[in-house]
Amino acid sequence: MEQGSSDYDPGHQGHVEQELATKMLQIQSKRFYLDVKQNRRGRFIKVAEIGADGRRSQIFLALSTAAEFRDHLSAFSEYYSSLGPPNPDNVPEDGKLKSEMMMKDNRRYYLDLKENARGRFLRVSQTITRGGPRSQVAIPAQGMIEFRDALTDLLDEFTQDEHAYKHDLPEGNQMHVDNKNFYFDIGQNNRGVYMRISEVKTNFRTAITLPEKSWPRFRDILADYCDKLNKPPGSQGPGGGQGAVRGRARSAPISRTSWLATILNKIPGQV
DNA sequence: GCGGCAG
Repeated sequence: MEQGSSDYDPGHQGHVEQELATKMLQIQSKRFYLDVKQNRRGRFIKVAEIGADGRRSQIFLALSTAAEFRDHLSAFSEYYSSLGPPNPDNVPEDGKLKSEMMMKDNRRYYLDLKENARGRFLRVSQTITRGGPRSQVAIPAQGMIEFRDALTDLLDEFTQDEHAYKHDLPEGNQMHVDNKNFYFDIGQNNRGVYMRISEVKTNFRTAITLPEKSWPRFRDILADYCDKLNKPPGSQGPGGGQGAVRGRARSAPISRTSWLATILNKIPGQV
């Protein structure tokens, strides 16, 4: 909503970046936007600061880093509230009252509680290489708790289901038929749970992806065909269909291709 | 009604 269309990639594959949640905080003269976003590489949090003059700066945090940051915020605000009033006679070195550092992959985050003529604030800066480009935001110290609470809300919402799934997903499966293997793999993405069925031969591989909600219909269609092939037309009871070969010969018009086409046409959409 | 140099 702030910078709108740069997140949108109309010519290509639609949304490159999705916004999953957002919170806005007004802290003194500044506004902060905490956004949970997602792109093809995963989820992350964007913290954007908008100054009173409209200047904006932003940093990005992996969810794990955001959780670490949240914990540091508690410690920083605790320390801050234990502080006496600023003493002009006793200025700390470089104005740094307390510092922490976080690392994630090749990113470094420096957290400094600092103080200047305007007051105390937490500076959060992000760099990749030492001395290289950096981006940073500065949170007025009085707002650290509010900031931490907003971050906690977002993390509670988006880290718990990260852990919740995976364990619930069923195991994959496989079977061997004649000279081919079939693999049943269960996966999950932002659009839900799916099953990928791969047919694998020595120099051939193909697969279809079935959204979870379509499984019952696939099952019913397959079950239907199993019944049809095992029951010669005219015999009603379950006892009549012992010979699959005879059954197939008699119930004529199910060719292999129409069988496949029937199933494929029922796939509502790709996951 | 701000406004924040540096590992």
